[in-house]
Amino acid sequence: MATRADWEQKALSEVAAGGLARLAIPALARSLGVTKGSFYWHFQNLRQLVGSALRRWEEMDRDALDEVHEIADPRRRLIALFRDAMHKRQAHALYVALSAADAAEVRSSLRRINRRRLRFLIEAYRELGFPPKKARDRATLAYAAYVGALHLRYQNSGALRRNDDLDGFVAHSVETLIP
Amino acid sequence: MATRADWEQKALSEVAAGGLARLAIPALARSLGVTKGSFYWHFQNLRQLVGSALRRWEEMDRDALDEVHEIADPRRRLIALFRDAMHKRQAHALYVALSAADAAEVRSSLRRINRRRLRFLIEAYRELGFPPKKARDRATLAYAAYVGALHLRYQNSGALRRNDDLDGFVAHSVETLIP
DNA sequence: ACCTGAACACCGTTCAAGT
DNA sequence: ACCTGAACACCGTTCAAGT
Repeated sequence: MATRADWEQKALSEVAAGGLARLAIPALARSLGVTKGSFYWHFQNLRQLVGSALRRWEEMDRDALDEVHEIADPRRRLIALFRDAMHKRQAHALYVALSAADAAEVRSSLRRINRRRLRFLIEAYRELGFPPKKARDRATLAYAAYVGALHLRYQNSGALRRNDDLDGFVAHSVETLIP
Repeated sequence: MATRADWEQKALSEVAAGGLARLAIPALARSLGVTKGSFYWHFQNLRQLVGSALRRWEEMDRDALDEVHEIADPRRRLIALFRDAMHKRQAHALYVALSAADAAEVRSSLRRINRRRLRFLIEAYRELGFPPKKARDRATLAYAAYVGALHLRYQNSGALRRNDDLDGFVAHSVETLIP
């Protein structure tokens, strides 16, 4: 017997490990010790499983942001965010793996996550004294750099895969993006 | 009768439009007026088609870079690159669509493209007078911002989809990333 | 040289039947 | 309430046979 949560967790780790394309019901069923027919008692279809799993993931991402948000100094808060981006593989690999999906549910999740992070950044820059428009532009640039760095690091085809000068890169980025 | 090139071009436009997941041999065959069996005379399998198509794409990307490279002033060269990123949908949609693929051929293509673009940026920053290490860090940051901006703009779940303040954003980014 | 058409394995989905 | 097992459509792949 497998619960909804079981399916969702297995799905998340499959996607983080092998991408959305490798997600298959028979494999999940086998590793849960049931037949694939049982899947359809819990979910209407594969898309719905992905959608449900993503809600879990959104919560995790929100919690991570909230944790960083508790840092009072906006400078140090931003630095913590960039540093995390280069060091929490499992969490960010999911973002990267999902980012090219065309399923509507995945896109909605990504949209919500992107908006939340962007608001987080805008707020930090406002606290640093940026006027509204400039805070938004700088936050957007910083978030673009953040997203791009995630891709380059966790995509297996990028430039930031080695751990060598990662600290140097983060330091330089912080210096450039945060006055 | 369909040539290799026919299959490759149809494949590229399919992927740019609907992502790698929507690429299917029967659909390609139908739109080329042949049966799917004929596909296997030209290619060993779907992966190989994708690999071949990507070589075409790499050429296009290289040509685009070369064109920008003809701009003598490194400042103006970098600005042109960022501006293009926000305005050449078709070309960049492919990069975004492919960036989460796990096929080995796709990853190799992306790696080559990423390296070429990064070298391009490093060279520009060196011409601007940056010392080697700093040129590399700044170029990496700029490329991360570039890649992230592509994703946010062409991914249907990002923050840069509207055309409103795109120019403002580009201007601010250029100002921040280029001294 | 290039293609058809039938075949097979595999995955998503449905559903009647089991406990 | 939760699952099995068989069925079906669909896609990737193979291959003998056609022109």
